[in-house]
Amino acid sequence: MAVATASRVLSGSDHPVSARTRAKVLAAAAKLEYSPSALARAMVSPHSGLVGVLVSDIVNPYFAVIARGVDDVATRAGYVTMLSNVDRRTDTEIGRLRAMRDYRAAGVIFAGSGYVDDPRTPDLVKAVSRAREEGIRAVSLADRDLGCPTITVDNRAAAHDITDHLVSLCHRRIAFIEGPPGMTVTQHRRDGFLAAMSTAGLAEGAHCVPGGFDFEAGHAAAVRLMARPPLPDAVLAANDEVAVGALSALRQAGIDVPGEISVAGINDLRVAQHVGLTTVSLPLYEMGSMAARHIVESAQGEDAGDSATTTLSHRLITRETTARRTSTA
Amino acid sequence: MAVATASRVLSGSDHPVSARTRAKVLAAAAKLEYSPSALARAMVSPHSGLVGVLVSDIVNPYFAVIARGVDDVATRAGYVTMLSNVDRRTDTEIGRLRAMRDYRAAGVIFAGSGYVDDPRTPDLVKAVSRAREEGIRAVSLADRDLGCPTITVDNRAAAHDITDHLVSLCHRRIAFIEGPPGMTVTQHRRDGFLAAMSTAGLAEGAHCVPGGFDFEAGHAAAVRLMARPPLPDAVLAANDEVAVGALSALRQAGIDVPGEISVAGINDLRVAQHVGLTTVSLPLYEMGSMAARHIVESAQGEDAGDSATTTLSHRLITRETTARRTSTA
DNA sequence: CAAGTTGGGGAAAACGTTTCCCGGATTCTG
DNA sequence: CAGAATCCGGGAAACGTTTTCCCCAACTTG
Repeated sequence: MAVATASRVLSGSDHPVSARTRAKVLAAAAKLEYSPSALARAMVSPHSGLVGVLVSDIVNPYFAVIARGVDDVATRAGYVTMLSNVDRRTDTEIGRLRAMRDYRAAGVIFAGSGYVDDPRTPDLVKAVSRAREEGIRAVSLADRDLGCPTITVDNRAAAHDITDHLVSLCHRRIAFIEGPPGMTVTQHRRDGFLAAMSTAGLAEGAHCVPGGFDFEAGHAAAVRLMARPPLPDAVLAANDEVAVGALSALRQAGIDVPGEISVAGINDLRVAQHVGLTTVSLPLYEMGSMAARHIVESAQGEDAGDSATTTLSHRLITRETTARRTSTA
Repeated sequence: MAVATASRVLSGSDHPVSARTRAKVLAAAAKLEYSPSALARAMVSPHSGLVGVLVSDIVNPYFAVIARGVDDVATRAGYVTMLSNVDRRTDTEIGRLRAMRDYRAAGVIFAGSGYVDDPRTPDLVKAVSRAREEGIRAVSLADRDLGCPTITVDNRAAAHDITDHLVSLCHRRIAFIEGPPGMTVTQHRRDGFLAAMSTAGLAEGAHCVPGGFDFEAGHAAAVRLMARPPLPDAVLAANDEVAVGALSALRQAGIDVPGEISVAGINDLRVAQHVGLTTVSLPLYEMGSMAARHIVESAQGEDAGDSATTTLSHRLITRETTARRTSTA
């Protein structure tokens, strides 16, 4: 028996093999508990069967959900997921992309957003472009043009929609706790908030305060807000964690939410359900799974659409932290 | 120039190469933007430079923190992390282990706990043993003997300690919301609770109720508890999420925590800090990073201790959801 | 019965490294 | 100055697959 024969039956080639030989090979493979080396296989294949995902921090549930979406479809398709935390550093991103490129990943997914005017972004774009020339697929999952297919949501519209909701609840003076300074997603969400307020003729009532993306930022921002009366009618936070932080600070101070002030977030992570937070639901899992699906399908030759941008829809989720304004401030 | 020469200067061999030649190689490599194939390198190395981590669900922050610990040291050591979600299914675990074995991972880390009397565990143990024979290191991070080095905490002691704390606060009737039925960690934490209650002479006051590991389970358990008065003096939950769920149900029902009832959890995840939950802090990040360190060091030949079990210490964290009992029930 | 056809299987190349072995050139040593 | 030691660089094997090319045997058909 030659190795070629074994390979033919084990890897399901179209080259005909007699039933007898096939059985012999199968028996031998079973006895030896043989499992082909994915490495050697990768050497002769266009890719290694690895799918990479670059997240800012896997501990952040936002990214964990995306990663879960990626891994689920990757695994189902027979791939293995590679994960790297890049802490929002473009340099690190470039480095990890390179590492995954060295493994001839079928594709790499960029889950994180970037900074506006980041001087290193051009280098990343160049790195992505070179990786793609080598046959490594890339997908961006954020408001960031990496010169590759992008699957994202309209963060402006999301912020706009939830602001509209707050406005429809008769809130006139609304504070927006921003995300981390300089991030594209921060800008987009702020833009959406501001645009909605403007359109509602409430530009005067719009008040942006610096924040971040974590609980502490929301807590601190709310504390600062309370230190400088009058309190706004509502607080929109850049994301759910910030909203929960703000909520916590407000309630700690004895302020009734939503009685005296409404609070809303963006993302609809688990924590939002738990505290009954009004928010806008983003299809994070779908973004991850779609990105992975794009990669495995395109790796299978079924060339999916190229550098197109797919915008997934968001959905307003009203819960208990927002209510119609009743006070006559 | 021969490939061998290039390899020598690029991979830092001890074989001498003249400065002139070295410079030429370096220049050529720079011009070509050459980066060695990790795959080809893996073919001739004892391992591929990949480190695998098997988690139940990366969306669960418990595992996300572990994964983060793994990835941080793996990346620093020049490795790349592979991630797989196994949803607590031993079969899936076996399958993913096999996939990672096919990639000749330097090691695989089992982050999840198992079920008692799981009929498939012996198969997993066998699979681990075979993987180790092939030079693939394995580390277990839970109360589960996989025939490999184990880095874990003493869940019994953790539950015991926090129960002691509750008892020291004069709570006599304490309900314990259990983890998912059948899991080893569920059993251990329950054992610790029961033992502490017994030792305190409070066996009568110990009341175990079925639960799970998520917010909903805690919420539901608390609702059931309230439906069947009298309310216990305190509730200890199998983990933080359950505790937060219970907390939420209790407060929703207008019950004052910690005034009327104390609530405590286990794990000390971010959510525990946010709601001010008394809990016991588990060194999750350290478990992940230690496991990864064990793997990379042992892969470098510095043979770390073998199948020894390392037990990391936990720490009681008292916050605002527990207080001394004042009511005269 | 001869020639063509087809089914089945083997040999070898290719993927890109690292490392072992060897030979030529240079330098040191006696 | 001869021999030996040293220094450098090249050739080739090995890692484990898949795939292409080729060949042989058996069967079919005229």
